Amino acid sequence: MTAEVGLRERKKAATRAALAGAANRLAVELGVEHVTVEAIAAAADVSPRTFHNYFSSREEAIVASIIDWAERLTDDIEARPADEPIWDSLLAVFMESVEDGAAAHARMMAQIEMVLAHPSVIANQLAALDTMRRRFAEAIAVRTGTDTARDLYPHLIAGAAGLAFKTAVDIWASGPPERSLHELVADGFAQIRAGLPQPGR
Amino acid sequence: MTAEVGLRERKKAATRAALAGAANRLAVELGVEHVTVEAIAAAADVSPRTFHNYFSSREEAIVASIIDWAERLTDDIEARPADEPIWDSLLAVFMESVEDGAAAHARMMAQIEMVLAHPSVIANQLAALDTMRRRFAEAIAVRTGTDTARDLYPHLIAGAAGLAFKTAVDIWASGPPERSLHELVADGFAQIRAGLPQPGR
DNA sequence: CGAAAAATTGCAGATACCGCAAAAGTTCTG
DNA sequence: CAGAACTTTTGCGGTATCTGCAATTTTTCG
Repeated sequence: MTAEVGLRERKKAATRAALAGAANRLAVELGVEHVTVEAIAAAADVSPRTFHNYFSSREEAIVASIIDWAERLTDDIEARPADEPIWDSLLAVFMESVEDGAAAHARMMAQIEMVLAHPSVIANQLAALDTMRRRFAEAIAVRTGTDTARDLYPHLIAGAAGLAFKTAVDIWASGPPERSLHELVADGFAQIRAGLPQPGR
Repeated sequence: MTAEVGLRERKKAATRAALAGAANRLAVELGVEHVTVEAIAAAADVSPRTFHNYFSSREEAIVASIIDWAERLTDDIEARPADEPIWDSLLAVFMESVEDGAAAHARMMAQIEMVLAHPSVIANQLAALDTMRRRFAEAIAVRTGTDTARDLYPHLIAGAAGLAFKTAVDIWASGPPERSLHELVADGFAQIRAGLPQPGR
């Protein structure tokens, strides 16, 4: 599926990944405000000018790995049996993408704190998530025989799944861990699936 | 409710509004890339340095009016009868906020095109919309007796309403206008309320 | 009025960002 | 494999962003 890549393309992808990785790592380690383009470029062994051939801002590079994650999730969705209800596919894929274990959790928390501490990074993260949503919508449209240009449906499904996931992560990260992330995600999906009925009362 | 404001606060608000208004207007008229902080400051009759006391970036100022809109919508929600089902309140408020008429539509389209033409503005718009979502969630939590720190519910409702609205606007703006914006918004809300069942087949 | 508090401004400096053209590297073709 | 064609990397130069600091002006309050 992803064959036919020459040396040139592979090198470009490697450079991009090196820059994105360095940017993210430095942002978490040193704090966003202490990361310069020069430092990122040096860590990836290219010139500062080359950095700007790949990313148009520091923040874009810092959150670029989200796009990779989106790509993987999209592939996972496409790999699911074609006759599985789309909503089941989405839940399964998101649940699988949550890593267990204290180390993984600590890494996630560090990421979240780094992002939340900087409005400009938040904005770029949301933009990356929006790109992810658009890819999801495409995959879902193919699966469900809908049209992204005409139908609300694929966008709503993709957006709602992302919303449930992000909300679960936000609550998980902000409060004391009353519930596991898996539980929260499952709960969010279930509520949306049920049409978000007004609770209690 | 918003009484007790001295001259100082009113002036600050006026300056902020003047800057945001100038930034947005210039971005639409001249194109984002031709708007400098200096020009915005001049149009609002303050120094460039003062601009940065209010906004930390050009893009933030350009999309700042979204926050005002969010504030008005939030007030509208709070003004609705307390016993109305929350979902009805949201639909009503959003529907009312869509202006009719060719001039209003043209203005909306100009805004949308300006934003879409610049990734950095998209990112900041999404951040502003996210702030709006958070305020909605607060208002909804009060209404429904839920807790934004513990419950997914208010966030999901606020997010889902925003998602339905934004998706409707995106589809309305991108294709030929097969359906009115009102129709699309109503359709989006209805689908989410129904739990996004897989269509047709 | 006069003192305290807050906002505006200019200045200086670090950094981001982008266009351009030269240099270096990769791919294609005979 | 030679060398043409194409792509990427890089340095340079210039404009604009953004921030801290200290002086100045404006507003508030006793």
